[in-house]
Parts: sequence; structure tokens; C-alpha cells
Amino acid sequence: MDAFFASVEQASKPSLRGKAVIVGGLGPRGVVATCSYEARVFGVHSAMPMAQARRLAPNAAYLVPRFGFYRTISEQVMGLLRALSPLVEPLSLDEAFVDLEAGGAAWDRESARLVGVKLRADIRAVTGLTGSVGLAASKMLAKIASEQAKPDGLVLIEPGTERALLGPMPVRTLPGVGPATGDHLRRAGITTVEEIAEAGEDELVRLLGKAHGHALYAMALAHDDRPVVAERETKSVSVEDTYDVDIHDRLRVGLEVQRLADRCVRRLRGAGLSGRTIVLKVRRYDFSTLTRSETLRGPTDDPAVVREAAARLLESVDTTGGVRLLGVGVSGLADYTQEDLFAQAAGERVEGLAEDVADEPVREEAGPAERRWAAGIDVRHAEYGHGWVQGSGLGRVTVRFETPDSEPGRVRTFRIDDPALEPADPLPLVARRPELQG
DNA sequence: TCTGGGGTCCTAGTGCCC
DNA sequence: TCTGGGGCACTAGGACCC
Repeated sequence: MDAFFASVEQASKPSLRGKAVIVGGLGPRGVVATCSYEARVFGVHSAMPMAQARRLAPNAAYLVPRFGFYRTISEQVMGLLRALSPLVEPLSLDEAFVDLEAGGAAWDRESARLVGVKLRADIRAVTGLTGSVGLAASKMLAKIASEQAKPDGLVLIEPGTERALLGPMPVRTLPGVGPATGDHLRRAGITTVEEIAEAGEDELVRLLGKAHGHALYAMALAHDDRPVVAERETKSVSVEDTYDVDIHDRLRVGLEVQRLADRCVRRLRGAGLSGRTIVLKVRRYDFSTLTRSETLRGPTDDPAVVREAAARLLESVDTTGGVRLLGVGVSGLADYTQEDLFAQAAGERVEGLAEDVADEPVREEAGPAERRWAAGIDVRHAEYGHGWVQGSGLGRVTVRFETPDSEPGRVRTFRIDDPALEPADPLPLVARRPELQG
């Protein structure tokens, strides 16, 4: 999907179509999750600190992500993919590999192209959004093709042309080459894919280590036989929070760790999992990050057990100077717990989880009441109907009243405690058409 | 300028067992 | 009894991805 979160917001909010839209954390330490192509013109891109984005594009619309809504739309798209093949490997909410041969949907380049064309039309009909399709003989090449196809296109890499196509591309094109590896290669005089191939496998292994070296050399030769894997087992579950202001108070750090442990366990249980290894993550005031972990005798999903382990791990960490981020994770997952066996026999569950903490908290500089009206969320007003929060502050909230299929709407301002105003669920982007649903 | 959140995978060091 | 090495589990950190 193209600029997925931002595209959803533009489809949802007619007044934002054709405008710079930036979705991400709106707090003082937020970063850009996705931005519209109109915002990219100003130099804004994913992972950029929000403060920098605001300087580059001060007039853009800044919105908090609505993951629940994006997930709903993602499921619609994944449904279309699964109709093509049982082998669908989601990479994220907005990207997936599909093995067209396994589904019998395509067997040569022409049939593949037709499938791609129809898929793009179906995505548009069902979601109202544009998606790009990359067609190729391997996952690596399909990914590169889809990047080239963006926005709103289709690219097919003809068999036999792969090496000529890859050769002149920068090393960063290859999946797995990030800033660090890119720098490493550059210092060795390697800047293009062709130069990786010329360097030879031994040199690559010497530079980057065994696994990375072999893998990268193979990719440079356009060799990639990784299968499309439909069912990926979760390996770990974690939660973390970055705080608007560094926490110095050791007691408060301890309380936050307990809160995170509870949230992590709630996730774990929600997925029907338990785990043996508890991981504590601490990012200090200077951005240095350290992790401490402890492996238990058996898997658990007991909040008290995870809380206690996390507290023990915290004891071994020096937090003087302050912490900006805390996280708690569980790995070594199993789909049962030893406690479960006893608890179920006794007809009871382990209790003690605080229930009041939102899973995806909205963090803003504003106070609690204004925090409720985060920029971008849907609302309903008793008199004016459906709209979305354009901004809030100083005891006021500004709402634009429009829906996905309306004209750009009017803006009105209310007191933040106006009883006629309440949060609302997002409206579907496309009016339901029975023949295209499900 | 100042760097989110949720993941995966790899490497390297250490300790233990055989 | 000492030494070496392979294999494994665990721990910590780093790179990368979306």
C-alpha cells in the first residue's frame, strides 16, 4: 500500500486530500510513522523526528496513528490476497508476499501481470486506496519491484534481466542493508550491487560476518530461494514507552516497569501465549540502550511473576542521570503455561492485572482532558454529526465535520468538556458493496 | 536536530556438559 | 587428572525492517 497510514487518513478526511499529511507521535519525542507524498516534497520521511518535520512542513496536518482502523483495512486487503493463494506472508499491516504459483493464480509473466492489474483494481474498489504490485521470481526481487512501482503502479521484473537491473543500484536497495552495513561497505569501496558481486563471497564474509556475508553475496547475484511462509510463529511479545521527560525518580521507574509488565502480560494472554524469558529494556538519558534478561524454569503468563522478574532485572541497572524509555518483553514463547494446568484444575485464573491502561496510549504535551481529543481521532457531535479532531488546547477542541464520502467540511470549536461531543468509531472508507465484501 | 514501537535475526562471549 | 573441543543454553548488544 502506498503511504498507507497517511492515505487512510486522506481517504477518511476529504479536506486532507492533496495536502501534506504526517502521521506519528505528536509528543515532544515523537517520530514520523508515515507521511503523504505531498509531505515528502518538503523532505519529510518516515522515522524523522516530529520536531524536524514540523520545521520542514509547518503547515502540514499532524495526526496520531489509528492502528485499530488501519488493521481493519489491512485485513480487507489481506483477504483479497488470500483469495489468490493460500501462501500469503504478511510483512506488516501494508505489505505482503504472495506465492501466485502455489495458488494456481498465475503460471507465466502474462498471467501474473493480469493478476496484478486485477488485484490493484480490487484493492481500490474495496478500500478506496491505491496499492502497488511488484512481480518477480523471488521475494527479494518482488520487494524491489514493488518499491519501484510506488506510488500506484505495477512493475514486473522479467526473468533473465535481474542482474543487469540490480547491478547499478546502490547497496542500500538490497533488503538487510541499513545505515550501518551501508557505511561498512562504503568504507570498503563498495557502493553498488555490482561491486558486491565483484568483491566476491570471501570478502563479503570477511567484512560482514558469515550469515550476512553469504546472504548479501547471494542477493547481489539475484539468488534468493526463500519460500513464502504463510504462518509465522510469534517469537516475542514486548511493550515499551518513551517518556516525554526523562524519569529520574527511581521509585517512579520501578512503578513504570510494573505497569509495563502488566501491559506485556495482557498482550501475551491476549495472544494465548506464555514465555520463559523476561527482558527489561532501558534507554538512558544519553540514548544508550541496555537490556537485561532472565530465563525462568518454565513459561509463565502470571503478571506477578513477570513483574517480580522485571523488578529484579531493574536492580542491576544504573538509572542515575535519568531514563527516557522503559520496556518489558517476554520471549521463549509457548502456547501453554505450567500455572494454567493448576489454575484450570482448580477452576480459577491468576488475577491481579490492572485494567485501566490503554494498549496504545496517546501521548501529547496537553493535559488529561485535551489528551482525550488527540488530533485525527473521530468524534460525533449531537447536533453536527460525524467529524474529526483537528486540534485541541487551552480548553478548546476544534472539529472538522466531514465523512469519507462528503465534501470537505466546516470547522467548529467547542469547549473540551462539551457534553454534546463524544469519541466515535471511524466510518468505512468505501460504502459497503455486498458483491465485493468478505 | 535529536532520534517511536513492535518485532526478527545475527554475533560474540561465557558457562556447562560430555 | 588434565586438556581440548563440540554443542548447547543463556545473555547482551547491534542491525534491520515497517
